[in-house]
Amino acid sequence: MARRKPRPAIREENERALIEAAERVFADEGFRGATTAEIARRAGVPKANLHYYFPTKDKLYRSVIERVLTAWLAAASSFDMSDDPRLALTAYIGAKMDLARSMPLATRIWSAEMMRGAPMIQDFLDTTLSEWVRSRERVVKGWIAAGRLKAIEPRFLFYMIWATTQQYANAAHEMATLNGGRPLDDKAFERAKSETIEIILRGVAAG
Amino acid sequence: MARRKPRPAIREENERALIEAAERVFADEGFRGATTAEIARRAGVPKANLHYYFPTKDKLYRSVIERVLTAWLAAASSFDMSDDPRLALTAYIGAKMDLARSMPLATRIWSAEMMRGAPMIQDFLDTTLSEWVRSRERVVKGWIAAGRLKAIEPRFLFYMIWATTQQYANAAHEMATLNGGRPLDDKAFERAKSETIEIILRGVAAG
DNA sequence: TATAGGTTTGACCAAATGGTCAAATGGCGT
DNA sequence: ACGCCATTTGACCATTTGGTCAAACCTATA
Repeated sequence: MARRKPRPAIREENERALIEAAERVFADEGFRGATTAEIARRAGVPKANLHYYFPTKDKLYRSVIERVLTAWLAAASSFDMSDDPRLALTAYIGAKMDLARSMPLATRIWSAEMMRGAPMIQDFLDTTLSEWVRSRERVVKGWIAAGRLKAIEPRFLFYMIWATTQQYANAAHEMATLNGGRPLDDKAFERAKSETIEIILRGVAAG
Repeated sequence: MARRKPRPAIREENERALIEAAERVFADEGFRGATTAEIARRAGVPKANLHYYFPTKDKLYRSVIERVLTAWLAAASSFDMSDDPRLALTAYIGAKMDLARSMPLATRIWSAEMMRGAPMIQDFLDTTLSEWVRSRERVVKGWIAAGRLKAIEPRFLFYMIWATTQQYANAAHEMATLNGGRPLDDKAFERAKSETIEIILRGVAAG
């Protein structure tokens, strides 16, 4: 049978440009507020071309979400870098902070998706996320049993970590306003990271 | 000049019903995703009637936001209930947690507004919020100088408090999924509240 | 150089949406 | 009882939006 001849270079470049533009627009306007016309304009292609690569707005959105999901999983894995709660939490919180800093748009889309009830990624919540949480709850409970952490409900700790780290993407504009109109510079961000880690570590440490 | 005869009872009831319906729809669909037709339907009035009371979708949204703003200020005032950092923070975090619990829809709208860059309430950020933060930063720095708190940057503490408390509204669906599909019951919520307070207090306490 | 088939694009469409309008309705003060 | 005027509502409109389509445009390969 005749071999298909997609042009990988062209496809990849166009899809990349479209997803990048889509991230901006979805982050700024929300799913419903984002228009395919605006995304195409920002990507520098006609709208019909966008629909050639992503038949529906839905599929484009899913592609954006998949990128975040990959990044989420990567950050999550840093929780397992150590058996010591101080090191594990330091690595995990740090990774989440860095994620919010390096992918603020994707992080905001992620948060917005959760706020809307996760209509597109319910299956992720039901499977991967549920399992990750159950498993790490056991780890945290082990630390508690070993007298290394206070007797807290692990889930509430995760909620605090998720919320606080994502805040640095979600509320970047608010933070900039409170910072004299300028976004947090790298030094301030690093300080935020280390103080966040320190507060949480002290908050949950046994003793 | 002829006296106007608005019917307060009718107006109040209709505006209340419309704002309540608007809260639901704005929270679930976002500003752009919410349709005046859907809001009117949920409020049980024809769409034209909605536009009689709120000429534009924008004005309706603003009315919703004003409700949240009032609630935000009320919770903020509980920060000032004591000169003791433990009591002040306990009251403030508790008030914010209760706000997220009692007004989850409004809280989500508030968070979404911030995430979109606060297009409707930039003036609130520039004035009231900026002043509140500046003033309470001074209070926190006073506590630090008095040796009652660790030397933290007050702003990062506020961000953590805002993020963590709002999480209980923003991520209610995610939490329910991780809780076997059922929302947090009152007992679990109270535990989340007290553990959140405890972690943060231990995290920032001097010593 | 001919051509298959991947890619580009302007024109187009049906549905949805925010908002308008004028006619109808009804309750309060005289 | 009556009229003023706040309120109600169905019909309507212009614009926006996601998506379609067919013709045009490459470019690798035979």
